[in-house]
Amino acid sequence: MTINLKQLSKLLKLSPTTVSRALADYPDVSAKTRARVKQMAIQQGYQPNPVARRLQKGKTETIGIVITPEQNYFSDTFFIDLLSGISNQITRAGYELILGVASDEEHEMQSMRRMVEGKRVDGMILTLIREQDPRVGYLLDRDFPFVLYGRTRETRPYAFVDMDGKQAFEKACTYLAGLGHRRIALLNGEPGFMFPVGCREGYESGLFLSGLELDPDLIREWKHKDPSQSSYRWTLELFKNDNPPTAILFQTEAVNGIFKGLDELNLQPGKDVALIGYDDLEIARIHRPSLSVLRPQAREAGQRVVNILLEVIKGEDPGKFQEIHQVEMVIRETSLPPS
Amino acid sequence: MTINLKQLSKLLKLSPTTVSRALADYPDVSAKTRARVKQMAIQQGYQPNPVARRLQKGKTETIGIVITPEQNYFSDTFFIDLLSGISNQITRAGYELILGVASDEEHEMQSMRRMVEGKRVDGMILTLIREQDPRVGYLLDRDFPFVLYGRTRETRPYAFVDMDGKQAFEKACTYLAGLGHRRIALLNGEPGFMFPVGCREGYESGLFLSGLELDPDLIREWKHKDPSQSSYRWTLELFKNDNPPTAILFQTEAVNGIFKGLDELNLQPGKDVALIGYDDLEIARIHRPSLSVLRPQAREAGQRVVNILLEVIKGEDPGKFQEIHQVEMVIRETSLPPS
DNA sequence: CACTTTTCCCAAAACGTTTTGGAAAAAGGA
DNA sequence: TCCTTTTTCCAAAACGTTTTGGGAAAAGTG
Repeated sequence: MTINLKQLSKLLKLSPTTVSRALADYPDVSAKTRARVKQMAIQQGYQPNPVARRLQKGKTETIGIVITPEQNYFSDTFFIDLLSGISNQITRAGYELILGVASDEEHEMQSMRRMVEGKRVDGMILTLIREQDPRVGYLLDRDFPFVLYGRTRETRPYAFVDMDGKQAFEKACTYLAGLGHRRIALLNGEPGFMFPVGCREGYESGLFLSGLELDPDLIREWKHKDPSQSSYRWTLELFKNDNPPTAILFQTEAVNGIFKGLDELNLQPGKDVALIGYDDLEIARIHRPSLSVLRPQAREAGQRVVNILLEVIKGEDPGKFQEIHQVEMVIRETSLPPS
Repeated sequence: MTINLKQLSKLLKLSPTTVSRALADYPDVSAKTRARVKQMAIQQGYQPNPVARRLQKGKTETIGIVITPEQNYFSDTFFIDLLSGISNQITRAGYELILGVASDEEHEMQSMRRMVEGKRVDGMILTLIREQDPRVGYLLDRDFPFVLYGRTRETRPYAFVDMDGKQAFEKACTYLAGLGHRRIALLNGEPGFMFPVGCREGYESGLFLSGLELDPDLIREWKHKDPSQSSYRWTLELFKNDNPPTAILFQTEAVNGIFKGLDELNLQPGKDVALIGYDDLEIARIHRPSLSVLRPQAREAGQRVVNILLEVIKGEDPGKFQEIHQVEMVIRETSLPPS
């Protein structure tokens, strides 16, 4: 069934060297024998043993990623889209994707160290980046190739692909202000992570551009581990305000809690309160009224992450690869003018 | 930084053979030198190069899994819990988990073939099993180790871990009947997959045990690719019935559509219609009223899948490993007697 | 033709382990 | 003491590739 190089070369009455070089399109094998070799290889279903090749090449042809379930990352299509882009591009390059699932930050680091120090991968992909992220320092210290999906606070140059959360929230904010909203709230992600930082910047900048004052009372933060409960609580609190908001910006993950809170307050989403979420999850499309959203292109981002990582593995300067992707806004039914 | 066996043995003034055997606890190396070797190995941070070991051992120490995003598998905690159990157990065994993401059935097969025929894995884990599943035949034909999470129609023996969907739905059905419900509907998963078969069996058996008649009008099927839309439509249809149900059994994935349908019909979930879902997703816990559910233990199942696969890889007879796990019922607020 | 260059192929080494098949040294038995 | 057994170690081979460093044959050049 599985033929190896030696057997194939015997069949062809050639040396393993020549067969190997023929298959790799080296110029020092004649066109005629190259064709003969390739044909026989296909006929015999020969595929070089990846383990042997890796040993010889000194590369694992493998890249690693560690995910953490507690952080509710799998809430919907977003992460699987990212993963899908990553996986497909990795396969195209003939590489492998190895996956670790870690229950918390400590195991996350442990899982990554096993991959790196155990020489199990050539590079790492990092997601769900924190403001101070020990993983980044660790990898920079030992000069190990990696790419972030996201950004962190770090002075040394590193490669990343990030969504322009700032621009997205600024756009959403000015859009709502343009409709006449004067009290726009932000239900932001958990502090400590990097993404909410950009969201807030965009929100503040959007207010400023629209000539609106920043009211700290209109900013709340929900928890990654429990998006619905925390956002539910914060929604109720938000409307205890004397001067409650007429619009809310948030990450779509937190939408169930917001809906629940509004329902309890007898407020109709979209009608009494305008809503724009970040991430186009299924619930956004099927809910009535359907949710206006900011839509990041996760698949494309995943593909870019891989292409960049492959360059960095080849030895390219990581600092050259810092991409910020634009986010489109999809206006549906929950972004009307204030009533 | 990374020391290899030869360097380590030079440091110890021993042969690589002895060092290797000392680390592997062979009896033909004295306790004294074994201790010396191990201490030095730790001190130098030596870890055997996995690629080299794999080549020598003729094993990849790797197992593969292919997931498909379109099937909405990542809708919530269930699948990531399963994956978490799988990943942790694989790591414990010193193995690697490689992940493929395929957009459809064809790519799913293609991705699996790459892993199997490319000698990239020692075994496969299969999820989301269809009634007629070509993957199972493929793997059986070439005697390649694999374990199913789920079951399929196949006469040859194979290893699987499955949830007892039949028992679960029977339990839920008799429970509702015991409360006095006489019209119990089933919103089942898509035909073609194996899991809904057991659900239906359990449902029918539950009706029978409770002395209730089976009414085909009370059975509907939603689509994997679009759980919410399809379940929404079927819910509306269900209540067009002259004699509508007072309770619905379903898979929790489909809950958003059901809620939406009931809302439109001005029916209160739990009050006007009793509901029990399969899978304890986040929405089940946070919704008011909270949803009664059947709760499979995904983590444990994932761990068992791996342990079994490792046995099968060792050469054990796959037919010996056929496990059906019980599913517990969690009664919350949506399983009241009919009003 | 004699010499140089190009074309085409290959033997051997290397990647870093583990396993095989001893062999030397130590211990035990008479 | 001499022979046997046990203990402890190791050289060499093997896993299946790719790369290195030629070398022989063919083709070009004058």
